[in-house]
Amino acid sequence: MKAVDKHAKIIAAATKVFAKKGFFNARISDIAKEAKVADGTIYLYFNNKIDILLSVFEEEIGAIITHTRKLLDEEQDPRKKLEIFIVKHLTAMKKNKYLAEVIQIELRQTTKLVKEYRNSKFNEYINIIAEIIEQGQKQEFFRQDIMPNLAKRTIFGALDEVSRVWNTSLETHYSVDEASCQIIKLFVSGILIDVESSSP
Amino acid sequence: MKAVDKHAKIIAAATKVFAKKGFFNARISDIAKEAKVADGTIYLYFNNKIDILLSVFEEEIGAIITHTRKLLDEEQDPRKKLEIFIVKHLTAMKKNKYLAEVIQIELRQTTKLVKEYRNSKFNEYINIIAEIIEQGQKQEFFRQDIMPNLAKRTIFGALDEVSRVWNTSLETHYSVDEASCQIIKLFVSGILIDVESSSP
Amino acid sequence: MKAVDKHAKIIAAATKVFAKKGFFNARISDIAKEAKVADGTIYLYFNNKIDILLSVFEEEIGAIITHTRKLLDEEQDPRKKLEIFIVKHLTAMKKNKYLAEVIQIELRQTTKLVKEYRNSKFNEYINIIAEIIEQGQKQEFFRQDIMPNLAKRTIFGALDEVSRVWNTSLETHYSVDEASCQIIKLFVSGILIDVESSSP
Amino acid sequence: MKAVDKHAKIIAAATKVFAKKGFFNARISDIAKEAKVADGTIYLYFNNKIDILLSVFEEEIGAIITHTRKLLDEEQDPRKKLEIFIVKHLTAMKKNKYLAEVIQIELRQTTKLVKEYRNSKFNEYINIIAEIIEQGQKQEFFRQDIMPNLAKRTIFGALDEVSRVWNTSLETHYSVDEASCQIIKLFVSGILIDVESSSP
DNA sequence: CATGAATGAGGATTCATTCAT
DNA sequence: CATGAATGAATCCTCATTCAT
Repeated sequence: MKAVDKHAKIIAAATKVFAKKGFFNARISDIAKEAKVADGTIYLYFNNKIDILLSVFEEEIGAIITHTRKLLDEEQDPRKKLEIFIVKHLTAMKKNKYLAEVIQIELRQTTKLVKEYRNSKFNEYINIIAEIIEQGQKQEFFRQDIMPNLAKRTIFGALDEVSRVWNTSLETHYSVDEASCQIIKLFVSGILIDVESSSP
Repeated sequence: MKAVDKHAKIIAAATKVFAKKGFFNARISDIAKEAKVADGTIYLYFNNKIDILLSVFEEEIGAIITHTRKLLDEEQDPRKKLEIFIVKHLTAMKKNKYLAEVIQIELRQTTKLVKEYRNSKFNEYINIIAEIIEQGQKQEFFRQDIMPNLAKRTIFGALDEVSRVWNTSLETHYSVDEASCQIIKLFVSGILIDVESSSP
Repeated sequence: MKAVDKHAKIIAAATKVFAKKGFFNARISDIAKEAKVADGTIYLYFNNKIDILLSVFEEEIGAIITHTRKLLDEEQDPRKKLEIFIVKHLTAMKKNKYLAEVIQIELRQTTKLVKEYRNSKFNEYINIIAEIIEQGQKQEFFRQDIMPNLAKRTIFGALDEVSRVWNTSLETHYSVDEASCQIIKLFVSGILIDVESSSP
Repeated sequence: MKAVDKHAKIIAAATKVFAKKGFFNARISDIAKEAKVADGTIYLYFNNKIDILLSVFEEEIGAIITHTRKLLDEEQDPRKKLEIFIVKHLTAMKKNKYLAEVIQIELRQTTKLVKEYRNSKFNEYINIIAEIIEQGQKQEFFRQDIMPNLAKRTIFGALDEVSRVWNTSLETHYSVDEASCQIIKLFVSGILIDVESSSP
């Protein structure tokens, strides 16, 4: 087996274990067992436990960013782009629930664990939303009085919380379509400059 | 000192310590020191570490619920009520950043720590949003095609993420007014049945 | 049991265990078992493993220094003082073989473990030899051409190596008297200004 | 490269690494890196880590023994022989500080690591001192009341401690000449039968 | 009720050694 | 012979929890 494969195997195992147990309750031996390697092997590929978490985060988010950008490049209309982002995010989270957990739960712990870490990938990801909004404002599809940096948080937070529920099984489970549709309705109709309503 | 006072002191200390260090990195002795009691004393008021966390959560959220309900009772218009909820939440989170952290971070850990715990208070809290929406739908201010249970997540998630940023100091700090105004715009204009736009 | 007692018990246990196994092969649990305390208890009194070693060293050497100084104060003649030092050192090492091992073996490891550590107690101890020599030179009992700082090393090294053998059981075991007598002969007759031999 | 060369390279590397870090803190990979071979290669030439240490010791001491004996064979007078031994030892230790460390530090650990090991080379080495003394006693240059086996320890211990300081850089650095001269004075004048003083 | 010294289970990490290539 | 990736046993240290005072 190549080094790349083992690295990937550990990442996958860690994603699963962190999601199931949370970072602190996850033992290195859990990850090792899940990845079918020895405990020590993990330290050939990662510096320490937190390094695994950050790697999981960076790599998985990185893959989503790449894929999302490709989808967005095929579309010009910012209104459609926003829809695509929302659908893509929810789809990705529904598909990889382990990842969803890691992003949601561990994202909030990271700050406490490594002060210097800046979540560059995460910022890159949510800035996609800001870019879409800015483009929409330039093309006068979106209201000028919306602040892109606040709106990106609002939208990401909404998506994040909705997909969180998918993992807790405490409530009615909505399909990706349902959820996307609802969230798009809430946001797009709001963010969109309503031409008709402004006319007399 | 009365038992009630000591209980309150420990809750306050725990809120502060959990917020600063996170649940797992917080030591019982940290909380004891902050509360100016002995380590062992804490176990006279709480069963174990997780019990402190849950108590913090329940009591602090409980206080917010009480206060929020009082504010909402003074208002009839569901559109105004939604605004009140949003402003109240952001104000509370800005005022007590420790609490904000605890709600945001620990909320997501809880599931992993105690399987049987159902976050009753948290559910009670976000169900306030659902109630407002349902009322608004009955009174035909809000669209009928919005699902209250999905919308409550969307709105809470948005508020939560926006207030999370206040504690990370990584970005421009918006005032409560700015943030409330923006979020209300995004949601209310979207959720509101736009009478004008539906007219010919 | 008072804290002082437990501290002392751990020091005694550590001395024994370090002597038997050496610092690196000694496990904290060995020391804990020997001291009849829990592993964790050790960390209430010492910061870490190396701290135990340094404490053992400082405290045991400290006691010897105190006792040696008391003995020396009762004597004026530097020739006698040197004898007293030699006898005292060998007696102490024969009595507490564990300590002898720790001084001899660990003294040499310490430098590698803690760069900043300066063995202040050890230096204080061997400087007693230098002081005796200087006094003897002032009173013209000892040769002026002897360098006290080199001689102190020579004498300590000799004593140290001789007492080392007592713990290895590889060779004929000399009594303290025999060894003292021999070493004194070698050194004192050499260091002493031989009045007769300089006379014609 | 021949096997002999690789063996020698590893010995040289191990000497350096053990001296710098001490036996326990030295990693096999450190030695491998220093010797520019793979970790596994070391196990083609040595059984295990302690075997390397013992080999280093035996081989380096062996070389010194050979050289020392050659020097001594060229001299008949035991008084001169003792001087030669002292100068030779200090010169060797000053030249190869790595070796000095290994002899001094590891000599004392060995007993704890391998019970059955008897340090044959080391004993051979210090027995040279005993032989010189015995010869000196036969030829009536040295006092009869000196016990050669105790004196050999005394002299070796003194030399060892003096050369130890050269590696710690904590004190004034004496030259080999200075140190030899001082130690010879201390011992030889003491061990020598003082003809004049015994005459009436 | 309050204390805080003592406990000891638990886990991240290291590194000597092996063995498939 | 040589390699170095992989192994997994071993251990220091932390900290939630207890209980004698």
